[in-house]
Formats: sequence, structure tokens, C-alpha cells
Amino acid sequence: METHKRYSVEEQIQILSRGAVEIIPEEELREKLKKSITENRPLRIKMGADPSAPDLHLGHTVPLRKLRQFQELGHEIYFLIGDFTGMIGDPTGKSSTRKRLTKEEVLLNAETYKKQIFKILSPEKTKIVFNSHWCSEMRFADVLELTSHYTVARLLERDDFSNRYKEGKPISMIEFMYPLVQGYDSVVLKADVEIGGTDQKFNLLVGRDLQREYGQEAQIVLIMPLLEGTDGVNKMSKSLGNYIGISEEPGQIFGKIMSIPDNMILKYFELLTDIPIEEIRGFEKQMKEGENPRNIKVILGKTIAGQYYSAEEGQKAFEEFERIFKEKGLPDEMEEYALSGETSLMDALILSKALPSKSEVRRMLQQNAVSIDGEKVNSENFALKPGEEKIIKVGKRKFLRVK
RNA sequence: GGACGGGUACCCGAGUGGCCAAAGGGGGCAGACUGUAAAUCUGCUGGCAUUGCCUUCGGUGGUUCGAAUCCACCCCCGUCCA
Repeated sequence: METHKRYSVEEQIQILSRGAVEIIPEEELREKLKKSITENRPLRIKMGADPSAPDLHLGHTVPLRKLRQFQELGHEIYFLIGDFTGMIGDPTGKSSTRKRLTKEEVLLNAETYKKQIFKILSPEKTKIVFNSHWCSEMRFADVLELTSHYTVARLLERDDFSNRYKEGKPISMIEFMYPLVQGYDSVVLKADVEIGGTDQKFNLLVGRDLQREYGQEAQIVLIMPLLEGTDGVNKMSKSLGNYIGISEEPGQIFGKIMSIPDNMILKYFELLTDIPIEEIRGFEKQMKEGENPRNIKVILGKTIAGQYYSAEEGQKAFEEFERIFKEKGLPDEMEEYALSGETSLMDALILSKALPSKSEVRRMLQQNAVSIDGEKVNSENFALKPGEEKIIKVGKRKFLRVK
């Protein structure tokens, strides 16, 4: 798509260090970039992904956006789907092995990945590779060869391992192998740079060592922070329910952005948008000078929702939001439920699946959380008649249109 | 192969015969206050039902008027010894 604008080494470094926690070592990255310019050869950038969880959220986009920057600078991306390492599971001490996905499952997940990562990456400059291709071909002798290049002492340097070792907790051989396998991927791919979250630092560094052992130039390790979720505390994850999915509706994305704690605003700008750093500094200054952080957050929400849809959609999401929460209005679209006859409020809420149980409905009524057309209601027997359109609101965010 | 410890509601965790739908904390939800922020305060947090019933404490059987609690067998997890 983009014709080759030439970026100088320093320009590249500046772009690439945005948001990065560490570049190990930065000097070597300079060397590589310099060589890449003089030899007119793109660098090979590697990032590994878990084969099992293809529902991407903003947290995943942090390293992906870094990959995109590399692409814009003319480099080549190797997006590695760890279908082989996936059956080990990155060591956490929780479970040492996971069930192996079938080929069909892996391919299916890969398709889902593609659909999502190409919202960020350009397909032309992305190669998708599977590490089972080379890993499952290895014979036992090859595996021994690999292990001969590393020592137990060095593997024990990993926090997770050393802690467990000290505490006398088990470390299974298979998970002990994990960093070696991941590092070996870098050898096979001849990676120049590998990108990963802070939790990946050890593994990525093993890659450097192994490449040297196999007579290659060591890869640069570029560490990106783990993004906190909407709670501002825990890293964003689906299981914690504090995530913002990139496939969610623009209104959802905007609303969720509005609910992040204030102290996350600048970080989100830096890691999730292309807004220039100087401008972000400007926001910081404004807030220090008393600007209501909410207004800055609105810009953030519009920008991010806009990135995955369009500026107009972002604007629309914002207006919708204003209407609902500021002016206590109603959203454009809401769940609908068609009455089949006169129905009590109780039954309508249950049948429409707005609430999961009758006890829950009673609780909500007791807590003054239910209103019909803006009037608080406390009786479960409130009669709803077909033909009379009414809007039921439960709590702050749940709307139901019955007719 | 052996010794010991453990499996309680979404999570952690108390409970060792009835007062247990099960303490406490976390999380979640709702209300107030706000900027759908943070902090704070209050309430709710198995299901059904107009104060009663049903299901739940790893599984299956048993003892008992009555069991999360006692007994038997089994399954699972962890630590240590071999």
C-alpha cells in the first residue's frame, strides 16, 4: 500500500520506542536498522500467539500495533501461531499440559485470528506461521541437541521456576521445556526482533541465547507493557471481564472506555491510539490545570471506537452515550420483546431473559432499580399489554422495549 | 509403593450432629453521591413461593428422628519418603 518513504534510524527508533517498556538492547536495534537500510533488507519481526483464544481485545492490540509500526517502516512480520507450544501451555504452575488442539481447530482459530489481526496489520506484509510445522518434525535426537544448548541453572533464573523450586513446588519437565521451544522458534524464523509482553521477557531472552548458540545474530527483544483492563488494576482479560473487545459495537467500546479509571487515560492514549505524544502531553497538562478528565476520556473513546469503525461511528457512539447517560435519554437500539398477551412485569423480564430468575427480579424491584417509561416501579404485577409500547429500564444500563 | 494434608456457594475461606442456604473476605449487582471515574455510605448476592418448600458442601452408599459435620468404599489435588 504505502510506497517506500525512507525513515532514518533515529526516526525509526523514536517511533518504535513509543510505549515500549524495554528494548534489549537498544544499541543492537540501531545496528540492525542501519544494516537494514544499507542492505535494503527488511527486518524479520516475530510475535507468538496462543492458538486457543482468538477473541482479541484491546490488550492484545498493544503488541499488534507495535507490529503495525514495524510494517509501516517497511519491515516484515512473522505472526507465529503456537499450535505446538500451545499443548504445553506457558508455565504458570497451574496445569502442566493442555489438551492438544486438532488440526481443524487450529486452522479454524487461525482464520478467526486473521480476521481480527488484519484490522490492525496489513495482510501483504504479514506471514502467518505455525510452529508445529517444524516442532512436530523434530526427532528425539534433535530435541536432545536443543537441550544441550541450555542449562538448568539458566532456566531456573525464571522467576516463576525459581519461586516454585524454592517453595518445593513441582516443576514438570514439559513446562521446563517451554522456553526452549519458544526460543527455538526464533532460530527457525531467524528473527531479528521479537515482540512480547512483560510476562514474556524471559522466554524472549532465551531466544536470544539460542540464536547465538545456533550461530545466528541474536534477536532484539522488545517488551510491551500489559494493558490494565477497565478496572485499571488487573491486566485486561476476558476471564476477568474487564476487557474491551475489538469486535464489539462502537457504542460498547465507547462506553467501556468511559468507565476506565482516570489514571489510565494517558496510558490508553499512548498504547492504543496514534495520537502524537506531544498532543498526549497536552492532555496531561490540561487535566493538571483542572480540565475535567471526563472530557479527555471522551476524546479517547471517540478515537478508539473510530479506529475500529469510522470517525462518524465514533462520533455517533459519543452522541448516543451523551443522550443515555447525561440527558438520561434512551439508546437508539435496545433489546425488544413482543408480548403475546397481557403479561406481568415479572414474566416479561423473565421471558425476555432480561433477568435470570424471579428472585433476581424481586431483588431488583426491592432495590428500586426498575422503571417503566421513566417511572420507578415496585410491583412485579405491573400489567403490560400488547400494542402499548413501553420501555423498561433495569439498573443503569439495561433497557428493554416491550410491545 | 508408603506417610500425611486437603476437596464447602463465582473465588478465597470458616464451619466437626440440629439454631446451616451455611460466618468472614473478595468479586459481582443495585441504590445514594458523581463525570457510567476514583473514593465513600447502604442494601442484595441458590431456586421457587404471598414467611413455607426444593436443590447445594468431590462421588456413591450407610448410621441417625436429624449429616457439610459420623462410618465405608471410591474419585481428584497437593506435600514428603522410597
